[in-house]
Amino acid sequence: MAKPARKTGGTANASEDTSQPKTARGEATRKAILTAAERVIGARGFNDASIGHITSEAGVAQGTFYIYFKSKDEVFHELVLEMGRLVRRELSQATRDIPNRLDAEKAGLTAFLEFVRAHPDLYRIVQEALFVDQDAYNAYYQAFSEGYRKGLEAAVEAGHIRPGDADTRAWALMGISRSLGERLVIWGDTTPIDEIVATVHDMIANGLKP
Amino acid sequence: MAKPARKTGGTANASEDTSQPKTARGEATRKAILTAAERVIGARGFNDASIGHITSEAGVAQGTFYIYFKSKDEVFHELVLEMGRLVRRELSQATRDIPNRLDAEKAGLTAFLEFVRAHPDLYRIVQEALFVDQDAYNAYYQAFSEGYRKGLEAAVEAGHIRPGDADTRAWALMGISRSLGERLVIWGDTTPIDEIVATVHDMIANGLKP
DNA sequence: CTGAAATATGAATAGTGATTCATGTCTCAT
DNA sequence: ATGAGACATGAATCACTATTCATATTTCAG
Repeated sequence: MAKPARKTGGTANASEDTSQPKTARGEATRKAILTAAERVIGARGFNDASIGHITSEAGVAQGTFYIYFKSKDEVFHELVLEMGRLVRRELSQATRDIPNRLDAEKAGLTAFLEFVRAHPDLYRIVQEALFVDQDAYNAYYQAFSEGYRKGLEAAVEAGHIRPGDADTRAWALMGISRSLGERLVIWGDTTPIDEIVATVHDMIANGLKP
Repeated sequence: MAKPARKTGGTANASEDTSQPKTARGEATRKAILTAAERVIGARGFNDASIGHITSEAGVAQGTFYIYFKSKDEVFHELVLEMGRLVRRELSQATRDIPNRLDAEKAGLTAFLEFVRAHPDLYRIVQEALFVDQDAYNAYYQAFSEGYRKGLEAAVEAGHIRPGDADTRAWALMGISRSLGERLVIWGDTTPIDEIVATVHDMIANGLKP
């Protein structure tokens, strides 16, 4: 079948029923396939990345793929979830112990950009999720915007920042991160991350007014 | 052929050699196909939008498509270019006659968000171009970031805004626009555009400091 | 050791959809 | 009016690839 049933568009959430490996060998193979999928899909995009490409990159036969994943869509889904988990962990570590919101903003941006530079394939995959697996895409950004909004609301309460609609601000700040991440990954920008962050943080903290 | 030769990845720029219509009838048909493609591709994504879907939406036979476009990739390419032209025109009109950069920023953001809300399909298409037609994607954002950067550099010269790396700022500001546009189009946000702009402009102009 | 479960293989199946083409029908300059 | 393009049609082609399956091979608990 060249085009399997589409994912349900709504909020339905397929169970995580991929048969989990029961053996060390299986574990290793599954991870190899996942890593290969990350590289191949990240580089060629979802549609040009065939199962054959992925399994060949992983060094296994084509059929092996279906021992660990129910479909091509499923690996993709899992890669998006993985990116979400990794980024969230990275950010919460980076901003843990930073009580002031503006400082946390700075540290978070730095961590995000560093992560993105280290994982360009995952970055692209998340962006492509909008067209391949919108549920995963939504979940990814919903989690972020929600967390962001709460953080900003708390910061306003605490008097760390001036008042203003937290949701809109959250999206604006996410947009800054994404855009600068894209400049690194897609455009090969080589500006040192510290410099980028300094410029942006100055703008976020002080605005553009002379 | 299910999968035609890929676009050259580099900077190569295919000539605009689609046979232009020579008749009023042809002109109308071509436009009908282009409009249908915008709707169908915008709604279903490039890969799920078949030529059959597009021609059926346009009310013509499948073969007619190839009288006006060399390939599916080509319509897509043209749609991305169209979006670029339209947005640039919109923005330059909206900011013409606004001498102060910060005011122009505000007017530009408003115009952009209004445009995006009015053309959700084109918005999605530009985003998908990253995975379908990277050359077009690059051209689109290069044009924007360049213009933005120059504007910011001039504004710093003129003392309208505080000093800071113009390129990084340009990407950050573009990111804000994109992100808020996405919230409208993808997430169905219904916040009045004026309110969004007020919040964001306050942040851009004054920053977040208390 | 041993056999049942787990893992691996790669050829075969089959859905799909972009593109072509042989065959009409319309348009408009002369 | 009229014929040479221009335009339109839609069935047929055919390359592509996701998924399945019958058949090994490997692992490991007992």
